[in-house]
Amino acid sequence: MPLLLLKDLPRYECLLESAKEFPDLDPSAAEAYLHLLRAGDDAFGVSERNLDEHGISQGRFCVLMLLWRRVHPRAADLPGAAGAEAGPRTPAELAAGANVTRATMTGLIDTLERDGFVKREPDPVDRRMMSVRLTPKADQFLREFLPGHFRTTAKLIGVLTEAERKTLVRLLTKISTQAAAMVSPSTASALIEPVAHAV
Amino acid sequence: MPLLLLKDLPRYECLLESAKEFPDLDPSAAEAYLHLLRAGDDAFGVSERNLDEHGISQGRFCVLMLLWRRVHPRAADLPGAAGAEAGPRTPAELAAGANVTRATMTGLIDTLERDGFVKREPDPVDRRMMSVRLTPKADQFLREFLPGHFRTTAKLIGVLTEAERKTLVRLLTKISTQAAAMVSPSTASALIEPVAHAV
DNA sequence: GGCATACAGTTAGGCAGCTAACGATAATTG
DNA sequence: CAATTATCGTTAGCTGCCTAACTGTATGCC
Repeated sequence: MPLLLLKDLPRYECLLESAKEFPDLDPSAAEAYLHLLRAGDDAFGVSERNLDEHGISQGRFCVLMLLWRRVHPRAADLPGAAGAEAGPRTPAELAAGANVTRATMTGLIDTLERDGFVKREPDPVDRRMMSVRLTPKADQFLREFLPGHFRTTAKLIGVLTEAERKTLVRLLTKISTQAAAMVSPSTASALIEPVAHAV
Repeated sequence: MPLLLLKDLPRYECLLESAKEFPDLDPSAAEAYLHLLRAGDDAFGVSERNLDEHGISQGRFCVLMLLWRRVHPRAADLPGAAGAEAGPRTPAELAAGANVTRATMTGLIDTLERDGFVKREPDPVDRRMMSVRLTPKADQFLREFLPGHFRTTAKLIGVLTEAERKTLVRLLTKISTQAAAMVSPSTASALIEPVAHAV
């Protein structure tokens, strides 16, 4: 459970009362926001518990899955480009895929290599780069681990009907899109931003 | 952004194809699960960005809010008990409220005290305990910070209608409840568990 | 009353994020 | 071709999370 948060969310009446003191507080928005953080944390915790039992962390698992894509490319991953590379290979590509810095990826690869899950190899062409590859041990681990992981996920989401899942995905996508717009408003105004810099 | 995760979620067709290899993979469940983690992370990131600009971390903010409840108790917090204490006071209570270990809380209070936001005082009755209290500086900080924080939340959730918010909270609550049941199934079977141990 | 147990807070050590800076190498550009 | 610029991986040092073990204090049980 990585993100610490209030164990018990404030009740709606409490939010209503706080709104009297803080006019900027939108009770229904705050309620939805807090429930989102809590549910995300809960879901994360369920999967992390699964991973812990197998002695692997969320971060390491993420790296393994990115490399797994390379070993087992799906046709859907390569819609048009025929000879395109299937997945990330270098620490920099892995860092981009996992949304962490290169420095963090160095540490993750360090421990994964120490535990025998990946191997570093120097790139023969560009001598700045390294190639990271899964070992057979990692391949075997994933084949044993993933089914249970998928069952856990299915059990967690199993409380929702198919229609509810679609609705949930739709609403969450709206929020993610809005979050992206709030963090970097340049996404929509990519044509204007450079001008602003030029001026 | 605390929980690292795939930057780009796999597409639905890709999940469908993977399901051929892994029968335990429920594509719609996996899709909903991944979107939940991503949206939770996105929402978390938006608020964390807000906090960072004010030089305070999510964990510290959580502690301040727990202590704030004590300074400004709401009537809704005290439904029946008249003279009951309003909020957490000791490091152990704060740790329970923030869902972290006591050791972690020690570190958080250390830095908060160093920065002048809280003060430790020994408990006059039970000499094992400490009392943690907000300083006027923290009170002023929160009064200045919270309105912006609430506006950010309202803007993020603003993409949803009131009806959508209600739906979202309902679905997320279902998932959180299921997660709790999966992590500690003893909640419902507290009478059976001890027997199992006795045998 | 004396001793085992339980509990509060801290400390020590590990992992996983981050930023900033570095050396080595490649690419660009005058 | 030479020099600047950019990129790759790594290192060092920070924060914040964890577990395990420790000290001091209260409590419970003969």
